[in-house]
Amino acid sequence: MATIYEVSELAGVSLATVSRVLNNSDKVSPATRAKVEAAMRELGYRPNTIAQSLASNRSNSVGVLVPELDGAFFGIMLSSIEDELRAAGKHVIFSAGHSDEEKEKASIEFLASRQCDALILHVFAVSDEYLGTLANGPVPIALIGRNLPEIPGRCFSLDNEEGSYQATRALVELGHRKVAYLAGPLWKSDARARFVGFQRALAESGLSFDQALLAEGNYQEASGKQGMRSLLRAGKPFTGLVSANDEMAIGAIEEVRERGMVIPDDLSIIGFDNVFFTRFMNPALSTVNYPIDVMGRMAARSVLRDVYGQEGLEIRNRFEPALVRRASVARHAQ
Amino acid sequence: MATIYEVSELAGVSLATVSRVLNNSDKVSPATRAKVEAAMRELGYRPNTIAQSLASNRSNSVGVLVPELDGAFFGIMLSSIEDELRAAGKHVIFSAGHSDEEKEKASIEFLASRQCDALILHVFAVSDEYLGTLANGPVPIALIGRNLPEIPGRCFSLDNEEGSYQATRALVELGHRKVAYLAGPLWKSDARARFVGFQRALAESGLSFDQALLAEGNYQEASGKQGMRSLLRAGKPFTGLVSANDEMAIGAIEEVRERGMVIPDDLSIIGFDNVFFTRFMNPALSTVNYPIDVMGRMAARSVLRDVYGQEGLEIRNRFEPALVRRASVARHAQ
DNA sequence: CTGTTAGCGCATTCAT
DNA sequence: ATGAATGCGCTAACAG
Repeated sequence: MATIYEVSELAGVSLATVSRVLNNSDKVSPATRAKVEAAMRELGYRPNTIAQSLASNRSNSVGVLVPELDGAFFGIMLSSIEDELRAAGKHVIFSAGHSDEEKEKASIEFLASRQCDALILHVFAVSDEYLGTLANGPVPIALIGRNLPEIPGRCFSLDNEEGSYQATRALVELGHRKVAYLAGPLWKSDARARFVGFQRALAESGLSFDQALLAEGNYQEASGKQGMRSLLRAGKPFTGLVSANDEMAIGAIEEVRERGMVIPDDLSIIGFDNVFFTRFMNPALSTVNYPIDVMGRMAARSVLRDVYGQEGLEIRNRFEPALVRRASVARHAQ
Repeated sequence: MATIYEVSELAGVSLATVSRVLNNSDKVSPATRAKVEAAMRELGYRPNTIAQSLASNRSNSVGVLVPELDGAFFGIMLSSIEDELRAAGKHVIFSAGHSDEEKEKASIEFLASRQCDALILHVFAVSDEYLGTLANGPVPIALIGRNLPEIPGRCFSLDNEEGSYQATRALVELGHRKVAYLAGPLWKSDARARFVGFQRALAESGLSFDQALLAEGNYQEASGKQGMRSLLRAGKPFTGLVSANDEMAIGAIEEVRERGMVIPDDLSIIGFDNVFFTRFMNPALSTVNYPIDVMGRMAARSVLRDVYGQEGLEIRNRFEPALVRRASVARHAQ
């Protein structure tokens, strides 16, 4: 690989001048600029980004940590982040945290040691305190799906409570009086918020919350199936189910089907997240839209703005969920 | 951030010795090693990977290029690659090629300029010639879903022809005599191979291929729907459909349903790839399993072996598809 | 086993 | 507007 040295030699200018046209900064006379560019072309010169980083103390790469690299939900986010950052010439390094505190921390260490200029994190297991000290450290962070008072401008979140509130209200308005809830892992803040929204909707509708109509899962399909089984076993009848996410709703549907029940005739179901395959289900799953793609994009923009000094970026921090009505819900004849 | 220099000073040893314990290479006396490690701990020392890369001419990062970062299929692959490489302390930089020649090339340039030690590519649009010269260049590449004679040891592929052969045979053995085919974009080698497998199965079963029972799509859902529409419009009756991938099968199913037809009673359908949500469909989609996760893992291992000198890795290059029978197919009463 | 000496390729003061 | 000099933090011979 040709170096800046060879370019400067071929162009008959100094090393510094080549560096200048490279960063097209300062004032370089059009003539010398042309000479240099010709030399670069002739040598097929590509700047060594590692050396650039060492010298400038900037890696031009941002680390992204998600719970899972596969899965329908985060892929969307990764995609929009990469898209936005790549357009700005920044590199993206991904890592998975697997919703485990130690792994999340290890991944963060991993990314930080990679001299990332910033980190975009979608984490659950790690504590607010940890994030707080991290935010006060040398490498700026942005948070998706979580709020940290220290960095309000770089937190991007959805009103989870409002989402399940809407979902629950929709069911109630369709005549459902007995509505069960399949909760996410309640140690996660978003799962708690979603559960609160469900309870609030019930209360506002004059319905009382029945502990027997609650099951807690871990956001995964299997736990949804199991949750539905325990709900059914409890023996308390219900005609509607709100699930804290789509995956668990799918598990619930499996269980329901195996018992010969029909959706939505025997049970109306609403999920949460609007992952893309909910459309493919039969019947299509009603759900609450979670604009994870634009949230990822916004997080990317916030680092473009705060870390790379880019200006004029349109950025929003708070997002509203929106109910997506599909065939998995039906009116309940009282 | 503390540097190696401060560590050496605090530990009372030379800079080189610190470097040695860092790379735990060579022979360092346990005593000095302990001193150095204590100093590192005390200073909270983290090696600067950028500087390491510059000095060693090795970035410890490998670039991965996939058609899409979202989507069910590639997420699995990204996940297993990251998993394998991360365990070896290597970083992964992802980029998306969007099945477009210019974008694929741009992404490759992008990754290469990032001083990746190796590239793992899942590309379609780029020509064999291009890949050939790339393979002869300075940065080693591994290929998934494609074969390049220059680097047989770093190509990982599935016998696509065999996959659709099996799918088609399965339908024929269930009594279907009129089987339609929803092809992928035939400029892609895998789409061609799958189509060939279909034709071979037909021929071996003594059935003739009918051009009116063929539609070509682009692997996306919408094109499957449209393909099915044109197939239906053609007016030639058929009782079975083999789709070149699952997404298009889903589109086809939508179209079929809108016309009031029932699966599998009126039409048996088999997809290809076994993306995870095929299980969630109703009826669950029969398909051909594509072990993209282990293929990704193998590609990662090949670079671990060839680029980083790791030994004793179990690596396989060729993979066999396997039919996954589910509810979307039924016997055809002759 | 440990220390010395050079760079890796580039950005960035300072001069001019 | 351009050039010379210095160092980013570390690895890698080469000595000793």
